[in-house]
Amino acid sequence: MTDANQPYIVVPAGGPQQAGVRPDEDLLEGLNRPQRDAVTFRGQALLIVAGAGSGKTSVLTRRVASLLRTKDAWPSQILAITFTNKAAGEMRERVSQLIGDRAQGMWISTFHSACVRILRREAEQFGFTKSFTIYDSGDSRALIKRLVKEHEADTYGMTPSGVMSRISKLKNELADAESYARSANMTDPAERIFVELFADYQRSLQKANAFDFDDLIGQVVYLFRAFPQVADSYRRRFRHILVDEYQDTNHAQYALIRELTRPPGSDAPPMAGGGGMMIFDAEPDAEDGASLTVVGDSDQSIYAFRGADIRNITEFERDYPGAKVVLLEQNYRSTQNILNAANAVISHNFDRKDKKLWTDVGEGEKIIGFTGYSQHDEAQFVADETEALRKAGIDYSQMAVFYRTNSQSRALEEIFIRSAVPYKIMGGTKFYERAEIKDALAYLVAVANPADEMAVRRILNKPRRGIGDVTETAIARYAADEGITFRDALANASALGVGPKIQAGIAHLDAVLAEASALMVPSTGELPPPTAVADGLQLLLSKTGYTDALRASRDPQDEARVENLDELVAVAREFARNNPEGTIVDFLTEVALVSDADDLEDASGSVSLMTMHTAKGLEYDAVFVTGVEEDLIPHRISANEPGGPQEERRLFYVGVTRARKRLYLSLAMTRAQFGEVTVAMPSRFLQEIPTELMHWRQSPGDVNSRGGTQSRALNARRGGPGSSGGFGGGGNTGRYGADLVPLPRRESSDISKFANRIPAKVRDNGDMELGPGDRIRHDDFGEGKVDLVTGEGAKRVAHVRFDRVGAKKLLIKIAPIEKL
DNA sequence: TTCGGTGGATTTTTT
DNA sequence: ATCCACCGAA
Repeated sequence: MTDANQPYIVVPAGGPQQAGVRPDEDLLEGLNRPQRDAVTFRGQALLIVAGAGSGKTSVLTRRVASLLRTKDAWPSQILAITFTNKAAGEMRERVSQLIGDRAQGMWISTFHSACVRILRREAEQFGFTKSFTIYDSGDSRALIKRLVKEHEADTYGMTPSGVMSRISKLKNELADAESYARSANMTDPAERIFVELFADYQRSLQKANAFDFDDLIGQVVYLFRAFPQVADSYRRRFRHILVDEYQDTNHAQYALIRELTRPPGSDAPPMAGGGGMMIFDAEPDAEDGASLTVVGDSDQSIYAFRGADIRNITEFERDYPGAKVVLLEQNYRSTQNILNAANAVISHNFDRKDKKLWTDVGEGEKIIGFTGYSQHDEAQFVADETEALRKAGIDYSQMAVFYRTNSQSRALEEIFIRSAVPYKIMGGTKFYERAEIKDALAYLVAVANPADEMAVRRILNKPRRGIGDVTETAIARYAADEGITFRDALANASALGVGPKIQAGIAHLDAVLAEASALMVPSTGELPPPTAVADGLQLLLSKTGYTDALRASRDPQDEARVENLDELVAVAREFARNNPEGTIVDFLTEVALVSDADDLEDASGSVSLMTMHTAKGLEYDAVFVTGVEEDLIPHRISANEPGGPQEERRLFYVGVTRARKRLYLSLAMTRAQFGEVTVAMPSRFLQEIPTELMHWRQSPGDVNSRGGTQSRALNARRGGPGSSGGFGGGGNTGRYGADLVPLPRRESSDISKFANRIPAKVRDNGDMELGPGDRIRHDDFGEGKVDLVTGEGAKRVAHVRFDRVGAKKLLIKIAPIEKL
């Protein structure tokens, strides 16, 4: 870029700048024109449409730095929201690199962390205390499970997870039980039960002084709406709000941002009871709402399943009239071949603004395809290839393997261990979801928030104290009779009418909890020492006999559990070191909100394994996208949901665009699931990639034409990729193996190699006329009758009752159907 | 109350 | 294949 001398058409809000050098000139170095515009724009609303790899993070951090440098904002006036804690950490890091310590005082965090911060301050306003617990999805599920049982809702076919996801969806729409009940069909007994469950769940949370994940957002919105003066204090504080990954925000998050960007004082209702009206001297722009910057890419929206609403970004200009829009389309990450493939695939999504990524780094290598006989075979290919790449000078830490579902990681792990390839699984089975860790944390919660009955119940009989269902119920009854909490009931073991042994057990538990409380939450008002949390945790684990019980066990897994607990204590010590003032509540907040995916890249020296969802926002020199099969990507479950297959395509797009130099797409002909071997078909997405971009080491046709299905991954040792030039799929060549004579170069990228052909062209039934009563035939589901057609245009959805497989919803435009 | 066995369901993605 | 809920025996 050589346009550094072009005049900027920028009017800094903070007053006239000196002619000549801008104070943020150095921040613009190396940026292209649109990127500069995005950094320097000053105004109410800015939408940055940032394609994959277009330098979005760089732009965002520089924009923040620029706001500070030009004195358009104080650090405390900035609120930057990212999707993960990791992204927040990186952003903070990069901003301080640009402008130094002034980064202190900014709020850079996730939606959830920011909301917790607000809720902790304001909790007392609406019936919670500062030390509220945060329920993760496991906790919510446990609670809902209990309620489902109590309400005998299972007789209506309700499952805990079903109820949970419905509640979550509703909360994401800012609905509560009451508002839902108003629109629900309350003559349906199942609906009535559900409403009761929902209400009961919410009451339980309130009683436990707890918020679930969704509440963290939703309750802040309620808070702001119910207490305008509280909202105003945040509106006055945050003058610049920046939101990353805006395409993945849900309605509650959208509403939160709307609340925050309102002009202060704008929604003060007629003051009830003459409460002190706040008069502010007209600070220059006190009447304006905060300036809002959102960054996103609708092609990378992959969280609709959990309530993300793509319209938040597509309709941004309508929501914020006069918004400036900046498009970043130049890609600085990948080779043109990779981008062409990505563009080709994503262009199959209709109903999207056309956008083409481009780069000036050149074509690069072809995309390598490989088909294994089994998932192990596929994994062996990946392992061999990582080895070859490392020999070619690429560090393991610059390689990543993606898959659609977590369960696919197993085969990869097995083979990686066998092949001695160092790897790290990102965000898989979570450390904080292990039973022993949850137990330990429940002990801490019992101390920090005694109102949380769930936590106390959880630890009641861990380790074994002979307390079973009967005793638990007795405690609950006693607590209810006396009007005290479940926790306090423990202090009166003798009154419960249970055996002496059990009484002693309860009394002991109560004493240990009390001792830990004295240590971690001194009632004298003085601050506990920084080590209090770690010490208290250790005290709880040893004095309750928890660790001893594990050590005494014969189960070999229990040894690992003890190690995990040691690890947790170490985490607590580390926390104390980083936060000398940190309380037990702060610690619990951190572990509730920090996920393992946030572990900064201590993946040094190892290959990263993760789901495609986790991969969002990351990039690697070499990327393996595995399991590129129908029913996996696109996932089978998505097929029935309107918009599902398109979201899957975006997910695949996200995976592909993570690669800088080399991209591998692999699949297996057979895949074992539920212990059964099933035949897999190549994903339709493969056929959306122009054949000339790919080089198949072993195409689906190669594998199938030999009819071989035996897996040889576990004993075959192959030649490295160096010896495997271009094996053609002749049929008599044997397999890709060590003992083969390379055939004359013949690329097997021909689409005819696909053994299981799936329609290469995307169907377009856009103009099919369909109405209730029509009969149709579906390629997979057979014949059925249309009940109802909803939606408009490209989004028309047919609700069909199939003769064989029951009711399905189909997107008419693309479903493989014909009218009969 | 605990333990062990059996049968059934289970796997989409995550702050 | 693996995890969980449920059941009957100690």
